[in-house]
Amino acid sequence: MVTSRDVARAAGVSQSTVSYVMSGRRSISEETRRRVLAAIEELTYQPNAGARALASQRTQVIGLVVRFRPGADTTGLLPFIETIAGCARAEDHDVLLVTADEGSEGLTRLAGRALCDAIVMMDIEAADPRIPVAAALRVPVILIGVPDDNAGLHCVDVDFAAAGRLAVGEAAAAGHERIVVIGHAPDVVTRGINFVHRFEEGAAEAARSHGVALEMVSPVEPNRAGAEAAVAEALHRGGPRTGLVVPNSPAVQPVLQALLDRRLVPGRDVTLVGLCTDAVAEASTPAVTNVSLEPRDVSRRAMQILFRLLDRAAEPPAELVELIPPRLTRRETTLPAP
Amino acid sequence: MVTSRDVARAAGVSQSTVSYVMSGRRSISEETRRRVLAAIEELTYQPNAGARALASQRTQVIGLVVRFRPGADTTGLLPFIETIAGCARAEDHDVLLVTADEGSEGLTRLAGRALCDAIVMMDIEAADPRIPVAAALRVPVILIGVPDDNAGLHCVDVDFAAAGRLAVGEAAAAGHERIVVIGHAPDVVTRGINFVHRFEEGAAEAARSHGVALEMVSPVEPNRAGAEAAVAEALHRGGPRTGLVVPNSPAVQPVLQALLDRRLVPGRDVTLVGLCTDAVAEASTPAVTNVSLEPRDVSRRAMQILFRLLDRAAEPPAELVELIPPRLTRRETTLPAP
DNA sequence: CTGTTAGCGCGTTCAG
DNA sequence: CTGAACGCGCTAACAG
Repeated sequence: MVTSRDVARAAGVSQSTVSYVMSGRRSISEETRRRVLAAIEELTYQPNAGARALASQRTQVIGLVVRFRPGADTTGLLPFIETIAGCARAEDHDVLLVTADEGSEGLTRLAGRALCDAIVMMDIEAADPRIPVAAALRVPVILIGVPDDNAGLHCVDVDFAAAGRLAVGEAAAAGHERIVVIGHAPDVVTRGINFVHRFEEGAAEAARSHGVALEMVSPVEPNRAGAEAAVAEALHRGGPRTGLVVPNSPAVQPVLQALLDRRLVPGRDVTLVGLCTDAVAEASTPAVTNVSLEPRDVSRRAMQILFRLLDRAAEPPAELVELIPPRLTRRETTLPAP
Repeated sequence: MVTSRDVARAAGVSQSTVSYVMSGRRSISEETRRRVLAAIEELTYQPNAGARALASQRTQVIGLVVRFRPGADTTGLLPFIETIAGCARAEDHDVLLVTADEGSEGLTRLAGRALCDAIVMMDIEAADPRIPVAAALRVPVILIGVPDDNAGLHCVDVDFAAAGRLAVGEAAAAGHERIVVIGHAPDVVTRGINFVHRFEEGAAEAARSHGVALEMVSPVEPNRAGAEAAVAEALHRGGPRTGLVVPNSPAVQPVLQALLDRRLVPGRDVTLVGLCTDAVAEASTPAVTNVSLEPRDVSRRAMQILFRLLDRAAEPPAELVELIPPRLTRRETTLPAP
């Protein structure tokens, strides 16, 4: 292992000078600076992370707590992880992965052992028992998702109420006087994720202001059978001129299929608005009008806030809860306006 | 922050005794041992990771290098990550995530900065430029995937040749005298992933030994249009009594749909064998006869080997390349034997 | 502008 | 069986 002392020797300076050249925390003459950098290059020196962490009290590591839901909608997880890792690297930080099945213990370990400088937590439940633990840690924490009580922690999430308003507004504008929301998956509902309720509130508000009837079929298993049953129920209740809103991303495709099976072509006979990523919306035939969740925007904003919290100079954002506005994209499953 | 000195003071022993109680590297009287453990509990002491790494030259961290393929078959990635994280925690290690777009630089950083004790690399290409770099690192590396030249590194992967033999064998046993492989995705082919070739060799071998004709439609985009085109091509060439083998996991569902669109029911009119996880195979209607990739088994084995390499006492496995046998599960898309 | 020095918290050798 | 003392490699305060 090559140390900063080796570099110092090679450059004919003291070890601390090497340190200062790397950190730039004090001015160095151009001449010595070049010699040190040359020696670093020559010896391919890299600072020892443990020693640096011990001396500086900073690990340059972000802890990321993720839930690998068993068999469920894990597809949506990767864009988050990817974006978080990218943002971390952009600030010369690394990402330490902790699975949520460790529970609060994972959090106390991350902070207690000084494994990381800050923590990102995903999959926040309404009454998440980890929240009070997270709030008591000596490192900043940011939540992706909004619990009932954020205990003073910063949160970022999609504005699901706005998503509900957008989706129902789109169906109403297409002339539907009756709109059915084909609801979330059973595990999401039972786990008590807040966005279910927030979406429904937004949907209800839009229905009121547009003067249309709103019904709900929930929960819905995101598979063929579940979608088939839900569509049957929705059409039974509302008749063929019903507009459908599907806030359950993996159910979008099966619902589409169930409609086609009944010779109902979305965009010709019925309006279908999905709550899903643009990629999912574009992948199906016909392409689904969707309200996008923008996981990358959410993650990016979360990391921005996190690094702001890590920067002792910068002021942290005043608002604890930030809701990212979703975006509606009209594709082929919206009925032409009447 | 509470240190081991604080614990020592509270327990009325020296700091080194605390260290020995924790590591168990020398015998401690039951009495002092209890006092120390009580103090640890009392103060909720946790060892500082940086200090420990510095003193012990071990970080208790596994570096994991993953590729987030843009938009492609990322679903399959999570079981790997999940299993690797789980295995690491079972040995009191954590996982540091590095994205493959950092290339070789990510590897040298992991090792050079002493960020981890060992590295797992996924998505290995046939002529992966990172292999020689990885082989020169001062930490053990295990590859999930097999490159053309492993440069002395341990590799674990599914036995894709066996998978090819199983899949074609199944279709042949169902009475098909003509079998078409609906091939891999374009990006997989162009990226030069070894398993494409290995699968095809196994398929060819089984075709020979069963005396059936084998053809290939490749590459195939894993979406509706790609599957439709591929099925058209396959049936055009081979006629309706063609058996289909789909080694491209995300294409299985679209191919199934394309067949149904033509009123060809797999299991009644034609045999369809997919190369995909059991979850994917069971999710579709009808459930697809599949050769399972068992990502969890592969990951688990990789971690076993990695910890063996980290254990200076243990002998590393003699075989550098380990191929995990896949498993065929007959479901509803196999024609009854003639 | 640079060198010297004192820790950071823990693992481990050496005395006892 | 236990304690004192040293050093891991680096940062940062202090001294010139």
